[in-house]
Amino acid sequence: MASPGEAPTGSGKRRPTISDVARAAGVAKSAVSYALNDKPGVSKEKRRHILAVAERIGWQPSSAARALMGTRVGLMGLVLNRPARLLGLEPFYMELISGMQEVLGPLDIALALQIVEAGADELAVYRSWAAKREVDAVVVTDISQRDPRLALLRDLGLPAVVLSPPLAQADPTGFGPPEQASAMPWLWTDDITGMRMALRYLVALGHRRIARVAGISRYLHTTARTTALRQEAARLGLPEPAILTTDYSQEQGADATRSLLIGQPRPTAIIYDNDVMAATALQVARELHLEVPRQLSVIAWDDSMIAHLTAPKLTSIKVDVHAYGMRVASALDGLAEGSLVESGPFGLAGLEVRDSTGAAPAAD
Amino acid sequence: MASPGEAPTGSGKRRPTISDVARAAGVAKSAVSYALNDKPGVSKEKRRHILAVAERIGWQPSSAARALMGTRVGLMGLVLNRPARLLGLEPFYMELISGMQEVLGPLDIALALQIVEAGADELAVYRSWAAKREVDAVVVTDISQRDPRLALLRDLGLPAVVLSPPLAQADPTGFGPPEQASAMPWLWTDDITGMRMALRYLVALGHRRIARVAGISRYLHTTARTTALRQEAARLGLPEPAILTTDYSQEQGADATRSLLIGQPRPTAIIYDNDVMAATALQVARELHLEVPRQLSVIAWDDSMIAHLTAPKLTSIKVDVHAYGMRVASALDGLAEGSLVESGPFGLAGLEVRDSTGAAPAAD
DNA sequence: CTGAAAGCGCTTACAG
DNA sequence: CTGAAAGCGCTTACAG
Repeated sequence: MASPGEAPTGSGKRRPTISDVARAAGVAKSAVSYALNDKPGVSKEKRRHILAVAERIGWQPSSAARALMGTRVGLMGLVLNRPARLLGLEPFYMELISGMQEVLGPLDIALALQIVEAGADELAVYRSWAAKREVDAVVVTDISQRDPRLALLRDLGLPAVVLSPPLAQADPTGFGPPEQASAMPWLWTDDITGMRMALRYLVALGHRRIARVAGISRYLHTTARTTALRQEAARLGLPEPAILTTDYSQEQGADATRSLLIGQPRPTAIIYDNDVMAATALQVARELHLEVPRQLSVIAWDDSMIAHLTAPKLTSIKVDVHAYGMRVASALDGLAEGSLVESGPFGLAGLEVRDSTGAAPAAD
Repeated sequence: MASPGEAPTGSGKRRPTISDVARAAGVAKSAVSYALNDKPGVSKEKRRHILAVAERIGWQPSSAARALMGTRVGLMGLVLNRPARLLGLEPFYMELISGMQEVLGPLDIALALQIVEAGADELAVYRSWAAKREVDAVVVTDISQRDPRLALLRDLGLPAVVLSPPLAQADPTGFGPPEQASAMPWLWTDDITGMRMALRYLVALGHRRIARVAGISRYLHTTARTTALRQEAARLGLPEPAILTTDYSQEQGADATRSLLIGQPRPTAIIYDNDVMAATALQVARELHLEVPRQLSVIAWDDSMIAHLTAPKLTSIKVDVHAYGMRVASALDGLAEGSLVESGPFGLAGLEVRDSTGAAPAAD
């Protein structure tokens, strides 16, 4: 047993290279390379033999050498630009990442994760990654109008999966989702269906004054949800819904809830953009002596485990984030392979009904 | 504006190499390399000139070429081996990662994150990373007795930061924390203090029958907390505390709570190993018509935002995970630099008192 | 202090 | 199908 204070030595054994494989197999280096990469130029038996020898002597590809040749690196990039304290509680990203890993892991691809404090830092990370060929592709989230990252990534030639709804209106981003497969496909969850289901459910329960506490307003997915709410409310003949925007935090969620609940006329139901703010809303309601769901119905979004931890448990719009992550990973892999990938919505949102929603109060 | 269906081309411009810098600066390639790496062999003015030229023509190091030379790669590895659905809610890892990034980001070091389903997969990842020189160092969490990962990492010569208390007893792991700085330092949060504070606080409130719902029993940090509880309970003259172990999930947390609360004698206070299970305990108490804190006091661990979302809000043992992450990152950077790093405890645990704890019920 | 040269491990035309 | 050779971008002895 090595004495604990001793630095690991790397065992001293040199790792085998393709030259070693070639020597052991009695063939040329190039034959080994062809065999290992499944390229023409070697006979079936020779290929099998080479593979067996490589396996036997424990050859592993040098990702450094491969990267130098401009081939795939085996790393996908993800930059997160939300404050750490918000990320800590938003289960969304961890679930997205774990879904991605379910696909990337078996492919022996790791995720390079960077958390930054400012938009400029994020651009710098992309520049550096592109210049150093450090990742094969990246995934970009929280897209806003004319998002500068999209232009940069295009200019850098860094393949990217854009996680955002396309914004049905006349594509104000200028980089809107391509109709055909591209090296910068857009993928998004079906927020419109989620919003519609929530609204129709509330209306079926007799609610008419319905408000929304939204996330960061400049994100396209926030806009998409807002538009869906307005359109569906109009279609159902409801009064224009009050919509307040926040930064997704507990604090701003509580403030928005308070200002809605002390306003006139008071809404009988509020739809939130995440579970955290909806959970906080329950506390604000208690503080104002409003019973949930008797006097106020609350609908959350994401359906993370938080929705189960509150009292009452939260009715929540549900998205299968894990499966979404798997889809994103496949797209990344396709891009890294040099393929073009189709844009499109992902999955179906559902409504998970629990105890925070009920019939509208009689005295409307 | 490029047509959206068009693949990015990489702009066609070749990125500048040190040869380009050498030509532009009118010096030899080696001079450029020395200047860029702060090594002797160039005069002060020449060094400055070279740096300026490199900057001007936009030179960026090729991490691939550097990795090929055996120098630092600029990637640290983190493998997570807990089920995805648990990771999604445990804010611990996201906060740890964000703390690490606060240090690694400015150093231009990314985190390679892998989520695996089985211990064998985790070992395979380390083998592959070591063989391919893909990361500079790794961080290992959730250490158990005679953890096979520690032996493997040592054999692979992969520098590692071990996140675990050392287990005061005669080091049954065989790889226990070295007394001096090493290439495999142990870092741990001060769980003993946290446990002691919680227990003393409960005793001050008049509690004597105190139970604990622990996490996974084979982890050393679980053992450390259990030992701290037993010792402190004995010191305070309390009856032997009941201790149930779980997998940290809501389900098992609820089951353990139920079995404690329907047992005889019923504990008047329970200490949980994370916030999630403590939050679930509130629901179980409600289900059994027990009022918190009047009839049952609940203490959580981690003090994540979940502790604020419940009703009543949770009293929680607090650890500054973000700062812990920063410390871990510094250790990783030191190891990657080839330095040996000191083992030791990190920070001070505290007790964040909220509404889930109160005086012990009179009818004891 | 400088400059020419070899080499890290791999891939890929190229001539046989 | 095979084998010798050049080259990816960098680092590092080595002789001047």
